[in-house]
Amino acid sequence: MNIGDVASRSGLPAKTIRYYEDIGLIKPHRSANGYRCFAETDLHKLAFLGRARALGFTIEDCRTLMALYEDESRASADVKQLAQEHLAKIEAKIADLQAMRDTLGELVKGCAGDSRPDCPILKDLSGKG
Amino acid sequence: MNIGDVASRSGLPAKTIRYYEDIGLIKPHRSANGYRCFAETDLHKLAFLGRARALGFTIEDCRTLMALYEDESRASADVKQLAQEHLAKIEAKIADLQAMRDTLGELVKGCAGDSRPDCPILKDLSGKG
DNA sequence: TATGAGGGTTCCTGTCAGTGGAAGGTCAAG
DNA sequence: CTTGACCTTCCACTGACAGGAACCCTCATA
Repeated sequence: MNIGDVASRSGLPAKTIRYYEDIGLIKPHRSANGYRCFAETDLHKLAFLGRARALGFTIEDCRTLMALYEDESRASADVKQLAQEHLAKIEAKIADLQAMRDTLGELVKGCAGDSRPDCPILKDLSGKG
Repeated sequence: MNIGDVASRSGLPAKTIRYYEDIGLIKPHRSANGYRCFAETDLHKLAFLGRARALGFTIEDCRTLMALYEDESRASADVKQLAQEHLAKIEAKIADLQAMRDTLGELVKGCAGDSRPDCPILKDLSGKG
């Protein structure tokens, strides 16, 4: 398979696939003309990466997850720990964003949104005043 | 005031303050020795920026908000619209993260986390199979 | 007077995970 | 033979700073 084929089959942009090769996540062979030549296992790895990234794992996490996946003698505890740590980060980020949403929501609600200059949003940003 | 003073009084790192000057958000004067020389208004602007950034507004949003703040003839509708658009982005991000959290939470829950290799997390990432 | 500590300055590089684009090689169809 | 779709590499850019090098300024102390 050429890169265009794996791109459409994996759902990842060709640029991203080249990047993943660049950083050593995949190692496709090369055809005589220099084109990347992907096997089914490469496609499978890319799909794995795509799903892991969609769950918000960092590239380094993905590297670790792939290594665990390929290690038949892994302990599921290692996978679980990585996932739990990631989960905790996600939850922290959600909490941060919810706090922003709550504050901002209140401010927006209190703003007339008309042609006059008085605005509780700016008032708050300027230090309540 | 020197940069260290405004840093501690605004809560922003000196590096960030220099960066904000670099991109034109603030324009402190200079003393004879070349040091930045901050007035109270600069401090006030930095505090404004700090609060806007804490609410997740982008730097460009902050630029716009500062301009609106300084424009006595602004319409609060413009502020409100900016804030509402930002709010919508925050809510979208929260929804994304919640979807991740839900999926990942399920997977983590189903993982034994012991010394054996069987792992629903890896199974899911590899395409359910 | 020398020295050291603790400010300040600029400039360059790195972060993260790609994206955009230029310049050029390769291949199948018309 | 040419067109157009594909592929290649390489370089620059993103946002919002952080880290660090190399150097300057000021003050207190030995």
